[in-house]
Amino acid sequence: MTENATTHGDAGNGTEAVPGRAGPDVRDHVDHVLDQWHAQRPDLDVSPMAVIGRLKRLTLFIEPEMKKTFAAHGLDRASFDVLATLRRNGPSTPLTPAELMASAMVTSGAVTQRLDRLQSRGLITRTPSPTDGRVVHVALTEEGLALVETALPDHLATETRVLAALSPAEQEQLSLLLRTLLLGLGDTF
Amino acid sequence: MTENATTHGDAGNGTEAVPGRAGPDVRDHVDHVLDQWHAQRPDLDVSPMAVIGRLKRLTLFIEPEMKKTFAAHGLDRASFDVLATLRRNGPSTPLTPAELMASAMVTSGAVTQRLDRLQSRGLITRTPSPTDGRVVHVALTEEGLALVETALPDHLATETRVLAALSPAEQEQLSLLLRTLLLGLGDTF
DNA sequence: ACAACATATCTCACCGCTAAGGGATCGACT
DNA sequence: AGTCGATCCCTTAGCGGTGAGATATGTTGT
Repeated sequence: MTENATTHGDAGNGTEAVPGRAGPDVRDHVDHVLDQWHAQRPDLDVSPMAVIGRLKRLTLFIEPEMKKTFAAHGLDRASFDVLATLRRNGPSTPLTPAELMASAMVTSGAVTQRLDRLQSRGLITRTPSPTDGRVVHVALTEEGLALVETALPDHLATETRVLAALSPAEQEQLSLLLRTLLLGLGDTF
Repeated sequence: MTENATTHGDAGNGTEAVPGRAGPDVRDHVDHVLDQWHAQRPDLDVSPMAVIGRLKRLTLFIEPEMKKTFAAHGLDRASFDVLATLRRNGPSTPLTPAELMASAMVTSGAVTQRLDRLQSRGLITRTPSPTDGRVVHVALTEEGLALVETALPDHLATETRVLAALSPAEQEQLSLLLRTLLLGLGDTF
């Protein structure tokens, strides 16, 4: 059941069907890690590591790619995240720090810092709520809107490139599996 | 091809077959984000976000769970990572900082810090290589070995729990999809 | 009216990582 | 031998995050 990559039955399929896809004999870092565990602790079922190890490692590969794209527009991951959240919510509809905090899953302190940076660059405005003295309305400025509109296609191109090893159908499959995990962990909207 | 979660055809299947699995009408955070993009920018193909957004978000859910498990053993992610790498490599076979750096995909400065912390707690030893004056051999102490052996089952239990929403076959499927992405990004061993 | 609690934002100390660079050592080539 | 580039490990400054808590405002119940 938890058969791993070392015991692939070679189905004799040509691996040239998808250009750029490695053959079944090529092994990734996690394959090696699993082998080490099997050798050292054959009593343990380390199959969860096949998934979680690759999740972690994949984000380590992806993040620098994103970072490069953002840097080309004078941004970083955190700043783009705020700008994009405001943009997709409706470029003229303000959000509160609390909403941004929930959306990005970071602490309130992190949101404050992000907004400080963006505000000092003139990319967002912070306006006190007229109806609730505790609340602040965060909105995109003209410059902020223009910047996120410019960066967005580049960002999507980077994401597309990172996923290029999977067919559209496989990407959909992957997306659904991840969705099931998220729902299982309580990530309902 | 890039049909998204808003246009599910309800196949009328009972969702009670897998307990704990949410029905198809339940939507996660990324479903909502994709809806917002469709409404704001129907011209853009945001399907890569379905995958990458969920990858990012999943790690945000998983990491605190891991953190709790490690904290219960007086550890953190980074320290456990080093101890586990040494353990699975063979508990008496030393590794160099350069090897730990490649395995963890962090910079040399991060490795130095990690080793400083572990060494000051007596969990590892740093020994100058007898054959190469530049190299240091990092090895587990008795205490380090004992600690990682104790923490490992707990860590695996946490990983298993996080993945519980997927059947073993689905976990295998997910693992292979992630592996294909990693190989596409050059993560060969 | 007032107390008690809840909520929203911000502040501050600390943590782990990156990026850039420094010093030491090794290997290859003249 | 001597030099030059590569490699290894460490140092430092800065960045973005967390966690705890301060402050101000809103809400509820008596």
